[in-house]
Amino acid sequence: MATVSPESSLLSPNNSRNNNIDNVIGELLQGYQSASELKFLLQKPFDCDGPLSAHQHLAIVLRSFTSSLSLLTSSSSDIEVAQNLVVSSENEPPPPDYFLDPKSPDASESRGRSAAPATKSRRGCYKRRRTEQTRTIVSSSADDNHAWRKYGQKEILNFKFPRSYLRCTRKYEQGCRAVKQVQRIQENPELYQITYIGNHTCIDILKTPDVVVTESGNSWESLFAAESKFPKEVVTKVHPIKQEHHHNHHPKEETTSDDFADSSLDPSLWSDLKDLSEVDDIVPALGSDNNNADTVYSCSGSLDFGVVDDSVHFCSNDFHFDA
DNA sequence: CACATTTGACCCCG
DNA sequence: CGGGGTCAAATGTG
Repeated sequence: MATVSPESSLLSPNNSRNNNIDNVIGELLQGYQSASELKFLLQKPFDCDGPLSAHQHLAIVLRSFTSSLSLLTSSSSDIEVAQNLVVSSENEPPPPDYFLDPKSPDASESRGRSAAPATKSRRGCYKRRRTEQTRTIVSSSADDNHAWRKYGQKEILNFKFPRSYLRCTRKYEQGCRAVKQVQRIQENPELYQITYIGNHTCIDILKTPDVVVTESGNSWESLFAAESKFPKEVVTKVHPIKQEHHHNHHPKEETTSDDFADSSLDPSLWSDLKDLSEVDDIVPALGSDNNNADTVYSCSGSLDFGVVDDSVHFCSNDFHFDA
């Protein structure tokens, strides 16, 4: 079955969509095989005869599913899929220059309601951050370590669920330009596709952990040691064109509509993450919606990751995982 | 009262 | 021209 050939591609060969389908099938097949191997290994824990270790299989499975999700959820195809778990925050490097803070920086957030008659004519006048670098992840929860403020929600064509727009709460205080968009995945409403745009330039009180899971064995293993602990967030893709990335926050938003009930946004998420290596109560499974979870991140632009030996390494500013 | 969210208006860009 | 992103008044919450 691996042969996905002719039949699946009823369309023209160069159709990137078909390529995506092929890729998804390939990923799923690989994941299936590894899952089978893993099952076998788990049944015989002491038997290490297979060519790959349980962790390696696990890494493959995760990557396969993550890749598949990414391919399926993103119609665009640019994505790079990463798999892993983890985290990092980032040392946000060089903040791009754009973003000349549109509104008076000091006008802290209260601007709006503050009586200011706000010239209606100014509505809609904004600067699009097309040059920003974006980073997209798929997660079962929408929180992170930063404080976000929802500034909009919109129905998107071909999407069953509305997309929520959030910006860093320190946008005006510190001119932070981080923004994120949360889109519930249709095929899997329990998952959210979160796109981060721009870096956080603010000094957030909630500190962003640098790397949560680190090396060796422990982290990863402990993470998944417990039964079905699955990473909550999976990295999905990085959009090339835009620059930057970042991470963030923590939602407090609960969209009323069916958006994401952010449920859970517990601020404690990150801290949980930090302890992941030692804690074991992680998220149940991809679909569940708990809050804790490990975050898997991808780094945009320069993210580089790969499986070397037994480890998964991220080379961005500070990622690296070892399985 | 200060902030956060909702939601329709408005503008940019493909 | 229309979809998508942002603005900002109105409204909600503690």
